[in-house]
Amino acid sequence: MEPTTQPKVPEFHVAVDVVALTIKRNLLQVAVVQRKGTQSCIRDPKGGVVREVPREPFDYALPGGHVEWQGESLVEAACRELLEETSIEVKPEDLVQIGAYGDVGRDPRSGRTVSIAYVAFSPDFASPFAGSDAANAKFMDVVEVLADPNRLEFDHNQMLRDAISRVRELMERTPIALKFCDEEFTLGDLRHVYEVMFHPAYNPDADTLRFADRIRREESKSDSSIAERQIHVLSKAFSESSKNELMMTMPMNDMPMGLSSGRKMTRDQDVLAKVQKLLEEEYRRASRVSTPGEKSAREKMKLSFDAANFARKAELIEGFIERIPGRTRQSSSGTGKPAQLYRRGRAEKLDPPLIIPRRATKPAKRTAK
Amino acid sequence: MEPTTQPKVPEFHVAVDVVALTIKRNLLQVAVVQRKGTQSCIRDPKGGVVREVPREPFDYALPGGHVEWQGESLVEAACRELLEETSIEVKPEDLVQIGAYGDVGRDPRSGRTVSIAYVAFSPDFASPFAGSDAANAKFMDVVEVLADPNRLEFDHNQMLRDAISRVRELMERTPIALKFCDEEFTLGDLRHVYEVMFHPAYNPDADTLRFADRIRREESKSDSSIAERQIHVLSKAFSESSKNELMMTMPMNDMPMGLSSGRKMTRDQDVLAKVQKLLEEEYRRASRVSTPGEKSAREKMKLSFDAANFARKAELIEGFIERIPGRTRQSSSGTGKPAQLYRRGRAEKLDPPLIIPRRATKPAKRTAK
DNA sequence: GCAAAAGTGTTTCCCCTACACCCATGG
DNA sequence: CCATGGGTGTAGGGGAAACACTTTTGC
Repeated sequence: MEPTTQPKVPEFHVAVDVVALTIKRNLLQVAVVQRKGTQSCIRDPKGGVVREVPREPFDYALPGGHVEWQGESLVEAACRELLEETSIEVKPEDLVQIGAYGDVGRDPRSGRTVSIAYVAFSPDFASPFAGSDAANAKFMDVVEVLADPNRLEFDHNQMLRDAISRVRELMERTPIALKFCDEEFTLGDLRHVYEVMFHPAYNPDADTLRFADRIRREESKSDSSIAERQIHVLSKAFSESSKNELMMTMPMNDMPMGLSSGRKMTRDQDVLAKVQKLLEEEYRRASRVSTPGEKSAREKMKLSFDAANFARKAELIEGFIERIPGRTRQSSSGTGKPAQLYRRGRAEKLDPPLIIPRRATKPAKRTAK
Repeated sequence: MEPTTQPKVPEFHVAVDVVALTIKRNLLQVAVVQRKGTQSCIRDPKGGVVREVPREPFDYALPGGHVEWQGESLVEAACRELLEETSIEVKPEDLVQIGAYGDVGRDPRSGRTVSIAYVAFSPDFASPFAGSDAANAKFMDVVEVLADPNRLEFDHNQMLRDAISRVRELMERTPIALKFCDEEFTLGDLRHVYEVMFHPAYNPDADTLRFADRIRREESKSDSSIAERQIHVLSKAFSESSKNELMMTMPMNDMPMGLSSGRKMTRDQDVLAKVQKLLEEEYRRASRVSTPGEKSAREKMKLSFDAANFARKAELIEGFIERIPGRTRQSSSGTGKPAQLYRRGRAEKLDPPLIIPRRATKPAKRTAK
């Protein structure tokens, strides 16, 4: 209720941030940068305000920056910043707005900054490398980014969580998951995408620290040479050479090698396999009904990831996928029956949404038996 | 890809807009203002850019304005603007962010304006009256606002539609609808809230013009004295006196008088009843399966609004509502069996969401019969 | 008695889950 | 032959929609 005469509008900065999510080797990864300078902008645990503190080597930020000229739309700015800071190139239509973040204390540097966050979800981001304003740029496992001691600057932590929820929504109601499949894909390929994205480790309330710890423990057990402090557990699990070698044998863009096994087991691959086993095991733990006492939200996460039923469900959705008669492909692990190939349908919306916890999954009658 | 040296950040304005939605007499209404000045900012049908054109008496805008001082958060600004322009008072926690609207051409006036839109959904807004910057402020039927010849300035049209979708989501997953019920309410009361909010007339693709036309036709048939041009079809359907009189007889805040009938039929009430019959009929039309050929998105809107099953569903959701043993209340229309009273439960999230089109409602076997 | 609304009971349908089982492949 | 993953078949449990019917009120 100030005097309404000629309001003294404060100096505003409008920024954009991009949560670039992708899936590598069955793990959800996000593009992060390490900003230049000696100070990081970290949220004060008590008070909630962001303060400048001495920069640590494990401080990260999402790529982003200011809208820079008059005629630049918000999405355009987001694309540009992503490109500049990480060399990742996306089209404006690939960005989905998450929302505006405008808390007063969210940027201690100068004036007042409102940031519009976008999410990009794509399998074929270029390998990031640092550009302007960033000393470093790379993809990191999401659980790793969110776990101690790593820190995300500003309110990027919240943005990341919001982005994941948004992508989950998109995966329920749009064929966005097909971006992670080749033109011809198997139902197993498709299912993997959903399994990763809906993994309980990425739930808002997930204990990412525990996850990350277990992953780290696996890593140290393998006494892999790259064990520095805690960063980069998996993004460097492969040396460049063996990575390329692996890529050759993978039918899909960076797709799995399955949840277990693998043809040529290097030591690094061995670590990887164990980590993935952990995730898989954790997924089961989180979705199984153990004690009939508490059916928390987590429990509802029980998804139709039973291979058989997932397939039926996906095929049932009109315009989602269509089978390619006669064409099959050997499963990625090399074993098993060759799978039927599909291609994407014409639908832009998935009408019966693919994944809905439609009932509060009863503890199953099996308890009686 | 401009030179990245010292980016010339443009002059940005940060604004907020509020979509204040409420339900009056079974119709969804939104708070709009008429700005002062001789020019309206209307989107050019061809080109999509907003231009200043001579103001017409049927031009409206959502309440909103600039964030005015350094320490003012976005929600605070939204609250303040709503209060200033419409005298409606809301608490920050009642506002839900819809998103940021930052298209380049969205405000032709000065510099570049990014607006953060919020939605408020509450039954007990004060009666709005114009404040600063607004020559007029009132609640209007949503269908009326969206229909010719009325115009919403800037991109407020889109904001309104987005707001409605957001509220629908909230009604599925949170007990927000209970805000429209008294502390003690019947399942019929609750059901009405859902029926209004999910009415096909408010679907993004709805033919609001047709709706508004039919409502207007009803109005002119009744040769009600208030028939001006097209504005205020229903918001003035009651004279102040009979309005107060009606309020007395209504058990809930501005709740219905049922979808038909009414104890004391004044002429205005007669019009109203007819209009509501139209809406009801339209709802049925839109949700019935007519030709088994096209099962459009509209068709999926078929909701569980069958009274009996809605009640069962609501009672099933844990923590949503709890019955008050022994207490009943006469239905608002005065007729019918007195209904069981309920009070709100402790749940903040509705766990099996109340309304989900879980199957692509088959054309019903009835075709065969 | 009749209309209107609430509430209860019941039937039918079919979705979804789970499980069993077969298939095809590499090793 | 076994392990592995793909795929089909199917039984049963259960939710929900639809419908029938009763109850209680005002007129």
